[in-house]
Amino acid sequence: MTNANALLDAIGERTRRKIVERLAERPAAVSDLARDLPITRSAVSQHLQVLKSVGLVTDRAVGTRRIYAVDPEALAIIRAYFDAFWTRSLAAFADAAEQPEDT
Amino acid sequence: MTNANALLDAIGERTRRKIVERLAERPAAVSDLARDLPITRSAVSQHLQVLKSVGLVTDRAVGTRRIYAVDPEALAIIRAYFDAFWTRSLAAFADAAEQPEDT
DNA sequence: TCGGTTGGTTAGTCATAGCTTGCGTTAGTC
DNA sequence: GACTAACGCAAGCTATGACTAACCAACCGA
Repeated sequence: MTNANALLDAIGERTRRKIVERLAERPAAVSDLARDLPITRSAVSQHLQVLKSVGLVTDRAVGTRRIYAVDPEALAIIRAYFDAFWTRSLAAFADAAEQPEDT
Repeated sequence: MTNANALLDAIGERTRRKIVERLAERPAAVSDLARDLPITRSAVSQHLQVLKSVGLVTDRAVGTRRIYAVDPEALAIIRAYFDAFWTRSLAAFADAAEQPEDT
């Protein structure tokens, strides 16, 4: 869906974040990922389904294997989100510094 | 702790994200936040504790109220994290485009 | 054709954490 | 000194979701 909220929900989970980080280095198959993680292939597969459903990763079949890769565009959306977020917080910080108190 | 992983764990939660977004506009007290959210003051307070423990928000006492504000530095860390993340994924994407297959 | 590999699916378990309720505390106000 | 408003804390409930185990399907090589 490439919606920032859904993307953040998905990548907010620690294990999923590790998976995406690993895929950002280079694309990999399910069993490759499971080898480095303390969870079963099934769990990895389920995480990948979540990541795929929000558009964070893409997959392509290569024989019996399935190669998963990060979609840079999805990361760009998250990047833009925090960019704007950070800018706003800076402005609010500056405002708060001027007006010692209000309300 | 201003550690990217802890920050992302904290901001990965939907309600907490809303709270931080609201605080990024301008600092607010617990009851102010609770007014706009479908949860109790207590729940908001608990979320703020989590956010505070990872350094995403700061608080200062003003009489009986407690004014919470976003720490722009924490958002900067997250921003930098996804910035690097995105860059890496772009590189991986370019690599994958060159080498059609490997392993 | 058959065994081995890979991976998606489903059912079911279990722990985590988000939330509410109730109480105690502190700081302003009359 | 009482009264109230604003929070934090602790206990307990509950639902969500992360995970495993078992099964099935597809593809490949001998």
